[in-house]
Amino acid sequence: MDQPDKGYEPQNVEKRWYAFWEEHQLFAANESDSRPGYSIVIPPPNVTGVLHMGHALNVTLQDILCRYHRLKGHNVLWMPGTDHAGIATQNVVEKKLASEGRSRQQLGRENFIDAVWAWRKESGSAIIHQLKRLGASCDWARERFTMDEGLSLSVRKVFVELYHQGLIYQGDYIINWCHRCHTALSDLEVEHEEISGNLYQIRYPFPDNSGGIVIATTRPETLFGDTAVAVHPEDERYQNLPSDTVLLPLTDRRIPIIRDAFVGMSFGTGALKVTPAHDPNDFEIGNRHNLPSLKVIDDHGLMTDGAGIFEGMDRFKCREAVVQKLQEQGLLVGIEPYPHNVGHCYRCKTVVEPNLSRQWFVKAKPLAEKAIAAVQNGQTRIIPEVWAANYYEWLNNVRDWCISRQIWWGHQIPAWTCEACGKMTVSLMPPDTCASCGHSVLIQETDVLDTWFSSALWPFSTMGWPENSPLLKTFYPTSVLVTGFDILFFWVARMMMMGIHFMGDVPFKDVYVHALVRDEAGKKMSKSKGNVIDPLTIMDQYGTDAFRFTLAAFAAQGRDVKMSEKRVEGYRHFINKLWNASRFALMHVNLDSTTIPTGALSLPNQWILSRSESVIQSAIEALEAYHFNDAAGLLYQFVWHELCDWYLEAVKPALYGKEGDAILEQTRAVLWRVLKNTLISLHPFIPFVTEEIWHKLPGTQGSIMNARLPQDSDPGFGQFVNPESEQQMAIIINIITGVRNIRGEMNLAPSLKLNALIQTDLSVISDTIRQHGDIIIHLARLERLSVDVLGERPKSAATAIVEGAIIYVPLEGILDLTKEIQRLEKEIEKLNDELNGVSKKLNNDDFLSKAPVDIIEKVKGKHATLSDKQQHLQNNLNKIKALL
RNA sequence: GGGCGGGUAGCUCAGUUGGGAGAGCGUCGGCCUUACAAGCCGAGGGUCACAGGUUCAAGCCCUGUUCCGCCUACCA
Repeated sequence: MDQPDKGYEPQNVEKRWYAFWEEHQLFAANESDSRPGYSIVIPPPNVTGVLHMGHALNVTLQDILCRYHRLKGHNVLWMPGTDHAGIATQNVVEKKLASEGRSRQQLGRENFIDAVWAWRKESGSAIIHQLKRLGASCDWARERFTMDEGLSLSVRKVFVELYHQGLIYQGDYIINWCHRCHTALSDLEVEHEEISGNLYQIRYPFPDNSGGIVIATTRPETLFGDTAVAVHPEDERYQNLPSDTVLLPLTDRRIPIIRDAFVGMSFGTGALKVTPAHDPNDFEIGNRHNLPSLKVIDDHGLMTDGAGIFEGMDRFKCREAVVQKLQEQGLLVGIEPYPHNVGHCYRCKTVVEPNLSRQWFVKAKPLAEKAIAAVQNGQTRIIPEVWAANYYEWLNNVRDWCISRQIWWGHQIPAWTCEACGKMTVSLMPPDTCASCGHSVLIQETDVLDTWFSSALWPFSTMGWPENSPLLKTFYPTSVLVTGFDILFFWVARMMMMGIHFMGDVPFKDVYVHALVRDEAGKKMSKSKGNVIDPLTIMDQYGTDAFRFTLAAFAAQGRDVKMSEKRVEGYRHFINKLWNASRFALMHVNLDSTTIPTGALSLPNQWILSRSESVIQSAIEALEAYHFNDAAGLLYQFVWHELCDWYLEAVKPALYGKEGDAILEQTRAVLWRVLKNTLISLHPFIPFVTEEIWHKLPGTQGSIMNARLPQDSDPGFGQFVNPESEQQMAIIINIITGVRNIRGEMNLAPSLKLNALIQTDLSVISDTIRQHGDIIIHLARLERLSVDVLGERPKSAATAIVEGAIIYVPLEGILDLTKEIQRLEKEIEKLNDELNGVSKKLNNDDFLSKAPVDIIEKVKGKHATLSDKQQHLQNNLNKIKALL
């Protein structure tokens, strides 16, 4: 057998096994298979994206689930792909063109689209390679892209159907406009951020230039678009006005004074300027009062001719100019600093402009109702459940979804306007003639659809819809969607709406919502803050398995995960520990170790089999409940602190042949079995190192990915769970720890062999010691061990009390009496504190009469043990003091 | 403005029906014990944010206060 490296070196191991898995098509789903199906669609990363911590966590959790279900023998589909990220991708390619001194306008629409495809071919799948570095076991042969032929067909189909069902409409409304990206944005794509602006008070004089009404605004430059001034109908200050119109400053226009209950009487002067074309509220007011809408800011953020002498000026420059002009004319009544929230484009951070324009919308309410019901009636579970509240909250207040974007990269809206009659034809394929008049000159809508519109179809569009494909039959609805809460509305809610509407069934049975990864200080990682930790660097440095295990351990945390390299380092040590434990095991097991010989098992062998089986059982339960951190923690604890710390140390004499051939063979076989099952259980978390060890383990065949969880492959699994051996081992561990404690506290060299006397009146303890004392002698480094009933204490002995027994370590001539007294006093003090708490309960009549019997018994038992312990210690302390 | 989450060891965080406060890292002391110094053995460390309440019993349930964070929103 080749001797594995002394320390685990992940680099080439990872590359080698990933290539092996792909080559043997171990990630492939089978679309016509009778095994139970399990499916996940990946949240498609932006094609422009590079792997960040959020992807890493998200993908690792999915990979754990997929690998786990394969080990259960399920037919797993993990559907991968990317989305076309309309605005982001267009920005990237435009920037690239700009660096070559070109613009998309110069290229024209068709050439520009070709340029985007060329870019995608060249650098668009970087993130896919990065996902592979993580070990993601996606079915790569099925990789999808939202702009692919099939997915584009789905998009058009959905658009056409929703349009004919009256759930998509076109209309003139106030939308959020980004001047930089030059497109409309949905409400969700606007990020609100507080900025320190000013509140300007401006006087709008009456027609005779006297007095007037003072309004308050943060945006004086929009006054050119004002078509009214509004006051509250019941505001006494404005009951008897000399005129029902005012003069609009800096113009020669007169606008009406209207009365609308929207206006807050207590804010500012109680008078509001109404600009229907540039403010959502004003738009509503305008509709109520039939006011005209006047656009004074164009699509590039420049003032229109409506702004008179300010035409062509940037909107923010214009603000300053207007303020100055008003001041000159004595119409500026006041300025005060006023912090307020302003919407910014989520892609480029430009201040968005509420803008009146013609856009396409999805009528969300009817779709939302079904999406709400599906979660309420349990067709889809949201885990953890707290997120369901957010989901309901948003869907209950959902507003119509603006889906048209004035960019080129994306799914062009399948609507054509007839040149002759001006009517619209909406159809799956380009129509030859107008549906209304039969004319043949038709012009297609230039807008494209929001990228999220196509993402909303992802769970079924990737599986071949609108055809009723075998893939859909086998794998829809998907088993679970794993995602961060930041796209619960953007994506999850919309997939629910579309899935239910078009498939007649929810897109996923479970939604597992995980945390967001932040930096060590809890700040969102961002390039501008410079606090980004690159997952690829982490993987280079610590290995992918260590990184994945860290992420799994993080998964339980509520809303944030604070990433720290220290944690990853700690888990790298764990990987190394597993590696070295395996290395040790591989020195001893062989092809004959694959079955446990008949005959009585030694205590350590009974114990580790028992522990192994119950831990695996618990880890499986944890995974089924999406408690990734619990599963990871259980296995970590088992491997390090049971298998390595106790079992391997306890059976070394057996493995070195000191307990005879029978025990040697038996121990080898138990070690083989436990290691094998541990590797399989850990494989979903740390696939590379487990595969590497698997191939070195005698008696295994092929990839660990083809193995089965012991629970599913071994009908006798669970037979070794054995509380009695666990109890016996606990006794032994307690005694060894007691002796070690004395050794440590008394500063006795580990090489110094000691004698120990255990006194106990409990037969379970004395029997265990008599039968298995060799383990204690070995691990506590004893010369001699004896057992007796409680009685005289040896002279000059250090003492430790464990449950049910006293340990004496005679230290004739070595014992430092002062030190021992300190030890005992400290111990007694600790016991007293505990004892006080317990006694208080037992002296309380209410407790005795009202608490359940089993609790009372427990507390009584506790009290007995503690006072016993305390008494023994006190006796010893007294005797030692007497020696002084 | 509305909603949600959090405050537990020096740090990062677990703690699932209320019933003996945990882990990892860090700290301190001792060890090159032939799988592992990326290791082994031992130790120390907490008024569970604060104040009330319910209960025999509260980190956990209720009320209030305070601090932090997130989401959402049309008061100019």
